Amino acid sequence: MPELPEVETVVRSIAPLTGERILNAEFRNLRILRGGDPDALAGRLRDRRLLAVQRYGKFIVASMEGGGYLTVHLGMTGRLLLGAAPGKHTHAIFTFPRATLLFDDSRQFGSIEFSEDFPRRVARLGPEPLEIPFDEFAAALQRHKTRIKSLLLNQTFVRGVGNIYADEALFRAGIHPQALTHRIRRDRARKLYDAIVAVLTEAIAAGGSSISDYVDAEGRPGFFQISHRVYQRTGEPCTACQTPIRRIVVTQRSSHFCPRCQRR
DNA sequence: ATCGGTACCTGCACGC
DNA sequence: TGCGTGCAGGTACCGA
Repeated sequence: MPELPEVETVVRSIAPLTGERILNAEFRNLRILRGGDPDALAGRLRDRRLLAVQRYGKFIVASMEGGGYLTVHLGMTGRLLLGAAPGKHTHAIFTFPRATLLFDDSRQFGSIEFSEDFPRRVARLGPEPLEIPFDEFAAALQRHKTRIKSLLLNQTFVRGVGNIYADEALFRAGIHPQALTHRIRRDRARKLYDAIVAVLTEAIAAGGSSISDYVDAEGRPGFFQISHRVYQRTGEPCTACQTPIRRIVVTQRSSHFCPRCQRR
């Protein structure tokens, strides 16, 4: 489900929990809980306040009173829900004085992890796409030798871009998903950089994309899917030239593009 | 050191 | 109604 704009929207919707104390934590599914005994972790979290909740790419990191970090990743279908009733796919329940926060995830690709130090896998991520300077972005394109779609999905390149926003940005920049990164010229790299910034900014403003079931912590869907020009629009006419949108597989992921606007 | 491919898991839409 | 297939916002890990 969630790429940078969706995770950003979720983080904003749980902002009221900042400074609040965890009265109880319950873990029902050990698959999503990384490295740690559920009861020990519940004990470690109990009566501690959330000092800050921040997004790093697609990761949500809460720094805890008394030290340590609670890291949440939503995977494909994960949700954080305030004031919802627990269900079949509820894997964790955090009780606060005035709210209950659930972690639901039908596919169980998401995760919750507690670490005393800042989480390693978050520290390893590349820069935020809305913060990286253009020169650094362009240099990284030259340094790698792979397909652009694959690099955009690589979280050590920039963090937070996923399949939807990679396809949408490539369309706006007029770049074929299989284009080799080191052969992209500077003017094209500039278009791509601008397209990534624009598409992410617009998507955040729209509350993200709700493809099948994404909602924020208050249960509100996003509406950026209305603005998708290629993602899951296979066969529909290109908004620029009417050519039918095509779907191909690049690095095991679907890629949607206009064969006329995005030549190799 | 970088890469591409595969595994992880459930649910849904589709054709038969 | 059921069954098989393919597809779905993700990352981690493996071997080349």
